Amino acid sequence: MQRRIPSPPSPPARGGRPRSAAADEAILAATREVLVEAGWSGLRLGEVASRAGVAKTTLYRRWPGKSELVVDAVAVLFDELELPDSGSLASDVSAVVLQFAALLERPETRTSLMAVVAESTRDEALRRRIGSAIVDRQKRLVVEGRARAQGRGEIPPDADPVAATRNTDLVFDVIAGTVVHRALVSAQPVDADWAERLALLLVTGIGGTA
Amino acid sequence: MQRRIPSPPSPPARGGRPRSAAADEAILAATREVLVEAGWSGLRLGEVASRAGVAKTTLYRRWPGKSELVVDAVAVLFDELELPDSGSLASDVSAVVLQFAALLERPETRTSLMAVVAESTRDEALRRRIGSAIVDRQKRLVVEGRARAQGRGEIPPDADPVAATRNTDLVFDVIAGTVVHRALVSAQPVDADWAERLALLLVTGIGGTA
Amino acid sequence: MQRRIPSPPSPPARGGRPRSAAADEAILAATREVLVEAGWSGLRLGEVASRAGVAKTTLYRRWPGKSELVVDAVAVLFDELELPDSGSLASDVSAVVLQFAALLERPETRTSLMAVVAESTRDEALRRRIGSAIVDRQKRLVVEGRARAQGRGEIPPDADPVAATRNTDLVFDVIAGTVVHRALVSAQPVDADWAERLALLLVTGIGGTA
Amino acid sequence: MQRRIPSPPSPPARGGRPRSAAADEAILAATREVLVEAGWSGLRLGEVASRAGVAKTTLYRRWPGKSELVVDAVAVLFDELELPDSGSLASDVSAVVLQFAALLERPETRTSLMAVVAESTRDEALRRRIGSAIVDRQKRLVVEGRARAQGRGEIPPDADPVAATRNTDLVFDVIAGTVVHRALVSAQPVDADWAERLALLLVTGIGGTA
DNA sequence: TGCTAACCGAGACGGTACGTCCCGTCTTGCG
DNA sequence: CGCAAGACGGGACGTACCGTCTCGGTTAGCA
Repeated sequence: MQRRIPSPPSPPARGGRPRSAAADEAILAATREVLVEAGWSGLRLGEVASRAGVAKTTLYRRWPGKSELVVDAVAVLFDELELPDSGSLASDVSAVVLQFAALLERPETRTSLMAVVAESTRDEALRRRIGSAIVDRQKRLVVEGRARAQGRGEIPPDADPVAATRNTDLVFDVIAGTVVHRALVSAQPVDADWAERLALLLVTGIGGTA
Repeated sequence: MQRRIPSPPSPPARGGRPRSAAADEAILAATREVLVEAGWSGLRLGEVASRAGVAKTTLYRRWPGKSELVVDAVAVLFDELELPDSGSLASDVSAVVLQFAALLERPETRTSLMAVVAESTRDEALRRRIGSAIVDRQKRLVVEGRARAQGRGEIPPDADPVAATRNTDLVFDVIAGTVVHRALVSAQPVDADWAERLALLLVTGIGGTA
Repeated sequence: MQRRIPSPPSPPARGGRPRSAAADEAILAATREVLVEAGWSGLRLGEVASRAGVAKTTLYRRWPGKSELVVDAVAVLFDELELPDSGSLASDVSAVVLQFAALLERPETRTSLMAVVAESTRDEALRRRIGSAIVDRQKRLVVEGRARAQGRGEIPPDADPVAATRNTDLVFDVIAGTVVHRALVSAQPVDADWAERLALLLVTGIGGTA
Repeated sequence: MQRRIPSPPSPPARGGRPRSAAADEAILAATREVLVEAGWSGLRLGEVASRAGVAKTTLYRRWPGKSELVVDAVAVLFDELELPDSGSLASDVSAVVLQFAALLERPETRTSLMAVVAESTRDEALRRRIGSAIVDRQKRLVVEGRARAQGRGEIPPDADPVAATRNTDLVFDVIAGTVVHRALVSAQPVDADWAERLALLLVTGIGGTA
């Protein structure tokens, strides 16, 4: 598990009173709190500021808007995902699927993840922020899982680094996309049974259940 | 390809002037138009109404809000998806993936699909509307593809109807979720090469690319 | 006391189904009813129509708008004013003042009389309607009172008809205007004591109270 | 002639940006301007705000509604009334009557005075605002006129302060009410001749013209 | 220790869109 | 053809937030 500070874009800060560091965390915590209570579309930056004991201007000095603030507020939650070495590729997949689903059950993420993705379709800077703060950081799970599976001989080693990246990205899209779709679009439960069936599908292919 | 009328929730309308049927379609068309130009967050219902040549009240009489309107406006686009019989399961998958990706490239869907899903996480009625107007309707593609593959002997027949539904739902979540994630979250192109690699993964499993 | 039907401007009614006469009175009664409950600014013509068991179109076919409807609805109440012969000019004035004040205490008149007068400042037709339906009809009280006082020798006979009209109009403006101002602007009670003091002032002049 | 600032109900304003004082006057001036052009029922607060170069919210932050705004906008005009010492009670009355009538000829007052009075019949707070901002302030004219007449010996001195107030109020209701009724209800001109006849009536009583 | 620049809270500001309300008109089918 | 019913185009409402701006006051770091 990694540690990271979202670090809003602060200027070099040459003279004068420095920005309060405590305010940052108070704002992010207040953001998560309001997200839980009111959801994405009910998130008011004035309310966040007042809960954080901070003026609206202070908030706007550090984040350009709602989307960026929420990305930073939520990103840290994703760093809690871990890949246990459970002995087989299928059970590793199953385990990480269940963890990810649990994260998507939390109201902060459930209500805001798709919202910021939606915003990002018209905002390239936001898309990059999501990529670096959330998506790319979690590819480590796939990289690690593939390495272990290769070590066990469950899957062949990579032909070359390019193919390795391509395969990692593909598997990441499949796992993350499928879980999100199940949880948020189909709105069906992600339980151990479903996780195992997904893992089996990924390991053996559609026809492999025979 | 199916035909359907989204049919906003109209009361039985016993007496009085009947609702204009033309207004419905004009409103939905204007909605798509504004979505293309301004995106989800730039969609103003007043603007939609005025483009449709309709009063704002007429719009609100038929749809409770932005989300529901957009679901109905966009749903019809999904009915254009078709499953060509291309001779093999892998190429059927690849073909439908490319079609779905092309749909997600359209600005109307690209910008609004995730937005309504995000809203639906706090609005059960909206979630059901998305389910019935968009999601469930497209499962036909998976049902048909599986039937063909079974006919060809590529995959075993279903043990029982319950298992058939479960498998259909799983495969649908995998394909739709993966394409959405690739296109909107990872923001990488869905080209023929990627589509084939995804299809191969699904048919043969993670280890099968060796 | 007179009897009158306000008679909205009905066309000659040549062919077809004739207008329901009962509807007229139902509409006026409903208007008074809603005025009592909601006041002038809370008076909705749709509400009036529905209380009268009538369609909005029926109402608009008979009255051009809210102001005209209210004038007709309220005018009839003024016809209940009477001038008792109480033996002296001062007590006649006092009696009619109290009657008029009682009328202004009724919510229908209290809330709507000044409102239609206000509207009439920019609507000449409305002003004439108020004049003929309400104001001019009540000048009879002053005419009668003056005649009696002249009969008693309390005031001199009129020099000529022009002067008679001028004096009648002046006295009418003084009495009606003063009572309205006391009741609605100063918002002080019009009781017997005040009525007598006003009557005394009018009969003997400002200095006469000594 | 007095000076006064209508002073909308502003909170003590301890911290934060202070309210713009210039905005107040701009809003009141714009209100009078729109009243002249469109009248009471054509007065749109959005239009007032935009003419004042102010956001609608700024206006609503300071006045609760149309009626209160108009009272404050119009009140200042009444402060221009003056009581010239013309040598006799009758001519003093006549002079103030003509001034008051001239004020009622102005479109801003003509169209709005009765309207706010009508509103005030169902709004006690509004009634008090009218009382303190307009009515009570002008009683000074009667107080002054009575004092002069007493100085000249035209009317007897007051027996006691209570009687003085009662007489002042009565005379005020008579003069103001009569002029308003003549100008707005009867809709007849208030010229020098009529003013003198009214003054004579008040000084000598109904029978006194003999 | 005292200056000073950037910070801070509070909250008013111009602005935009909202969703509602009611207007007065029109379009139905029934009697 | 009048009528009840009710949808229609239209326009103003008063509210909610936005993101910016002005205040007076605080606080660190340099002199």
